[in-house]
Amino acid sequence: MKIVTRFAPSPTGFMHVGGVRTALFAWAFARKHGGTFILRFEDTDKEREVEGSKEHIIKSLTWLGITWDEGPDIGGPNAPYIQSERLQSYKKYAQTLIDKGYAYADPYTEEELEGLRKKSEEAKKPFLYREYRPENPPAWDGTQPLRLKVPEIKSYKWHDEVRGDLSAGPEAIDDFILIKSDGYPTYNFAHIIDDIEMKVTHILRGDEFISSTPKFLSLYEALGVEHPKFVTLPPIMRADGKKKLGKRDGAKDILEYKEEGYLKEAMMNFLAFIGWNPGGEKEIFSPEEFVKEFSIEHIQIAGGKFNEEKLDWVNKEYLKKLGDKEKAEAVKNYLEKYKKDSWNTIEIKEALVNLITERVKKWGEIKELVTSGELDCFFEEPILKRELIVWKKDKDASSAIAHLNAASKIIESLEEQDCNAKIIKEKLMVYAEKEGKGSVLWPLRYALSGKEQSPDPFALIEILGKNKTLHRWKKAKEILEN
RNA sequence: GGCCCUAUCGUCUAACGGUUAGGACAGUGCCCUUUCAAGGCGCAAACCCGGGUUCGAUUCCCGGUAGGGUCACCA
Repeated sequence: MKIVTRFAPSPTGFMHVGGVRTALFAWAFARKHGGTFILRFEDTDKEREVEGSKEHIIKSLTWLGITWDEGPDIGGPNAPYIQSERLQSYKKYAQTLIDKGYAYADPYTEEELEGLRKKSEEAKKPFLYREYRPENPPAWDGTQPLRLKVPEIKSYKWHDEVRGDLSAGPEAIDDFILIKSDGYPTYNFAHIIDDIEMKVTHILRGDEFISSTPKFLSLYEALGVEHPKFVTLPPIMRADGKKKLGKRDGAKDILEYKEEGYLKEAMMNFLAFIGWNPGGEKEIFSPEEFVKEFSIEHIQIAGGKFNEEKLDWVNKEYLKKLGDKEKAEAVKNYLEKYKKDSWNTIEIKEALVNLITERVKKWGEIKELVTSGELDCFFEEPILKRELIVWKKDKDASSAIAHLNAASKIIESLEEQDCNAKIIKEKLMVYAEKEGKGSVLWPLRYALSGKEQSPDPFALIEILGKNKTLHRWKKAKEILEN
């Protein structure tokens, strides 16, 4: 059997981690088994639809590298893949149900229904439409809602690939609406028809659908069709664990993470581990490895919280693995984006790229590096304070002057191509070991960075180069001598 | 409230009847070191409670508790 999965969002806004995770698992499952992954838009609620969100969703999935074999943008054997363009299909199935006696027009007004609902509530009983099912419903003319007449009122039992055997009592099924009075089908109806027509074999979705599964089951039964396999994914909870993560809880647009400089592989890796765990101790999985390892048996049952600190850690792991070219490009882009006006030259050597990469968890943090002034010394001359040039354990300035002189001689004697941190360190350390490391290295470093806390002097020298190094040391000496 | 689902360190999780309950993030300590970052090595930290079943339960069953989901002409 060829596996067919789908991701079927409604275009009502951006996608947050919850939706993306669902898409990711459905995608991974299809890819793992060489199956088909379908993207379908469920836009039957025209009121809630948000302009541009279809494109936004496509952009989000594309960023992560989630690709589909059939979809609204690329078509496929069961096109169209937008529900509002499939109304004929729903009408056809609706007619079949009417003919079979499994669907009827709902004659009540909304006010009447509201009244009935209230009555049930006051009686502390659940409201069930089927208890008020009209004896002789009018012929359906398309202006009233069309309801399913459940084939049989009974308890349903079904199997979920993740949760195992599930069941619900007869109060879980009711004559739900198939087609709204505006002519559009409800989700409950449309998604089932689409899944049948598109030959979906596995439905992966969140656990909020467990309670409506009996409804779906009764519809499959009325249609005389076997249902696909249900694969229920655990919910992603808010960081405080109190609720399912939703947009109003500050769940971010997945593309915001892109803006913040997270790597897409890291994002996928992180998302994969919310609700899935292969069992071993390996935590870093490339997209390829993830697809290879993915299996339904390892999907979690209980919900998990969204932990951005872990995401940062995962991202850092991917940052470390990046090639020199990718790192350089990213650093350059973000530096350009956040650079200070006062910086005159922005020359970015490989050593600086490495230094910056080492200090961020995600590229967006370059912004903080810039604002905090940590990078200033690379792009403008630092302002030195006399009392800070000398190491705190030294009594007077004489040793610092001597060290600056000695170090200047060493650097002067270096060939330009030998001006890298490793060689610089080798040369300077001979002197520093002899004279006392703190006493030597502190003034050298401070004179270059103007900061009490900064990278070590060897890296600074490499990044600044011979001329600037010697110039700044000379300046420091002048301050001390006056 | 009815129905349904869930329950291992603060967090994500491993364990599929017998383990000193393992790993990761976060926390903390030490080392490295001129300072910061990074890195290395440690430490601390969990089986929700109560009954069964069993020679033996974190694991299986039941009940409680807690949390979540769902009860729309939303998906």
